[in-house]
Amino acid sequence: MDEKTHARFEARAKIIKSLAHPTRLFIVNELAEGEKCVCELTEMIGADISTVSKHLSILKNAGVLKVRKDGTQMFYQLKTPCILNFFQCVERVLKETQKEHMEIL
Amino acid sequence: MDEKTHARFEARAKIIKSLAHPTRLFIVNELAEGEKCVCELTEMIGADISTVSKHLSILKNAGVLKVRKDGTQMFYQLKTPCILNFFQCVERVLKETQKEHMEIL
DNA sequence: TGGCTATTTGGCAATAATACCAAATTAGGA
DNA sequence: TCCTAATTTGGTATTATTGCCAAATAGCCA
Repeated sequence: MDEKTHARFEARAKIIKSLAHPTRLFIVNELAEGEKCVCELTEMIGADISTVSKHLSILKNAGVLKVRKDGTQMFYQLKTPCILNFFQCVERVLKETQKEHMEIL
Repeated sequence: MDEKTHARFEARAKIIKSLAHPTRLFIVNELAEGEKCVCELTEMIGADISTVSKHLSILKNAGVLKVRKDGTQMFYQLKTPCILNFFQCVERVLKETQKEHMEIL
């Protein structure tokens, strides 16, 4: 793989990597309904607020989320809602795997 | 986030995590054209064959790839081609980011 | 059987990701 | 201005991922 190709896939991997964490998937799923502030998400997730803030920053940095400031609050929202399409395929992969698991038993 | 919800997103994250690496994205991209053996992929990637084998195993384990044995060779192929849809959205995210980057300059 | 090829597995060192706490930053209201 | 609330940043210990080498495994063929 030449350097240019590697850089191409590196950039793509960065975006996918930003989604490769249960908390961050949860966040994306929640934001499907609309923007939410850090405090709302933190309460739902139940982790330290600094942890949630860092997860949000990773998603924003990858270009998946954008943010709107209102007073002291930061409202995060999906920047590219096509991300939600991922879930459908992931669901299909899971179903396939479960099906096979059943067949073995 | 209750335990059940966490497990739900953990399972989904595992699948996305399997794609969150440049080499593994490259593999998925190559297999879009059809099955390939470990040796072919290894030559294209230019890493140690054991490294490539482990990447393939991660993808297979996640339910993204399936494998067919033919003699001493193992042919890997996409199990759930909907994975390829990811690329479209990733491309869109990249384009958005680049556009903004241009606007700043 | 013995040798050869393709692939996987085990071990391990280097690097990256994660989560918490504490401290810094920012904005609003008394 | 001072206090408080919301959020981000810095620091750090813990855990996970990665890639190579060496060794093991599996299948073909002489």
